[in-house]
Amino acid sequence: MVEGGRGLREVRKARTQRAIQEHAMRLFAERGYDATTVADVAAAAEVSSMTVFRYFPAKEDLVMADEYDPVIVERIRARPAGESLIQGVAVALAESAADQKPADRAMLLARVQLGLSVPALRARMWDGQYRTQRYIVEALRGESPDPDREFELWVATGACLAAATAAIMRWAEGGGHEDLPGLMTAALRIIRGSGTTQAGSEL
Amino acid sequence: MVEGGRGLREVRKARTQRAIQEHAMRLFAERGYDATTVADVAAAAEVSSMTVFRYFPAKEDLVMADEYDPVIVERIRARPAGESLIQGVAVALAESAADQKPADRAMLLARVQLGLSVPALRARMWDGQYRTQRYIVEALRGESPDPDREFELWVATGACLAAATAAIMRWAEGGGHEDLPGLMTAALRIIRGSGTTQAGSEL
DNA sequence: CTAATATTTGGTAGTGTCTAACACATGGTA
DNA sequence: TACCATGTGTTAGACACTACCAAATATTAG
Repeated sequence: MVEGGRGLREVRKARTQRAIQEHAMRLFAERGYDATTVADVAAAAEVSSMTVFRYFPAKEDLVMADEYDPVIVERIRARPAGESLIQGVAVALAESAADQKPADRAMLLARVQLGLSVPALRARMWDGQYRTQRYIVEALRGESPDPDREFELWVATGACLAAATAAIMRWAEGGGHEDLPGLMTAALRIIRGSGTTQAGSEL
Repeated sequence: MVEGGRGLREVRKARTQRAIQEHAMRLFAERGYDATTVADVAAAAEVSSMTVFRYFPAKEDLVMADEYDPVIVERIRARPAGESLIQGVAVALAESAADQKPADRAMLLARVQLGLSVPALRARMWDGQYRTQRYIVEALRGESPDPDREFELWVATGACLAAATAAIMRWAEGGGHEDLPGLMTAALRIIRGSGTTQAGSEL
């Protein structure tokens, strides 16, 4: 019972999952998301529809599959102690974006561009953002069941994630040509108080 | 062709729509969202399934139906000129919550509580929040096609809405017994910089 | 090496959401 | 009353997704 995760089964499973997702993304790009059925994806990957649903519980999961959450939490934990909560989360998010490998960033671009155009995917994308937020809050909460502290965590992470999302959206709308970490830093500076443009009355 | 909107048809349409939504909310509360089919709702409201889909394009729309967007924009426009963008949006959101009628607030509570427990509704709820954000941005953008200004709008409204959402979620989790406008004000004060608790290293 | 076991996959049948095309009935109008 | 617009129902159907059972394949034990 070696089970170092190196069994032939594990290898095949990973390969099958990869194949399904890659064929799915290709077909979605070629024919569009709604015009591509799960059966199409299954046929392209040479498996049955059932197998697709086994690996991806919903069709939207073929596009949305994040693994950045732990990375982000690590970076938040590594921030200096005297720093404000918002500042820490903000910098951690910007750093995570800056460290992204080109391939990952290309995948992010494809995901966001698809998500912005297909309503079903867009809703799922927001829910993924909420999952990230909950993950961060739970990680930073620790053992202290202080409701006020937890509320502060929710607010700060929510605001920072919203700012980061605004940056990602603008970046994706520009075809991914702009500087993503720069946009995120700019966004996070705006909520840090430097952005003081006027709100109403001007039109 | 009087058409003051007072035709017998308009009246019946409004009444039908109301009846469908009320029966839907009642059934969802009684049996649960997933355990209630659209056919059940149609039968309860004494219409056909088709008619339900005519009024509510998706099952989730039976729960999520917002009309606060114009109210919020009005309040943002009414803010004084020298105020910062975030401050203006924040205060406008808190004011809107404070002015809510009891019936509306009860409906909001039911919606959010349902949304927090049913994944499909939750995703739709986030997308509704995005719609609100887009509505605000487009309203404040005016005629000026300045990309940087627009980016600032997206970031500020996103952060404020995230803060307001955190307040609403805590309020709903507490059964609606806490002071919602107070929670929103507290949340918005946190992102305004007063909340300066430390982030990492403490555990 | 062989047999027992566990896991992955496929097939079938079904439920439920949602759409499209058509016919019917009813309210508004001349 | 005759004509037109509009709301509604029926039917048929595509598609996402699930439950149940059978077959194939990998792993493990003897």
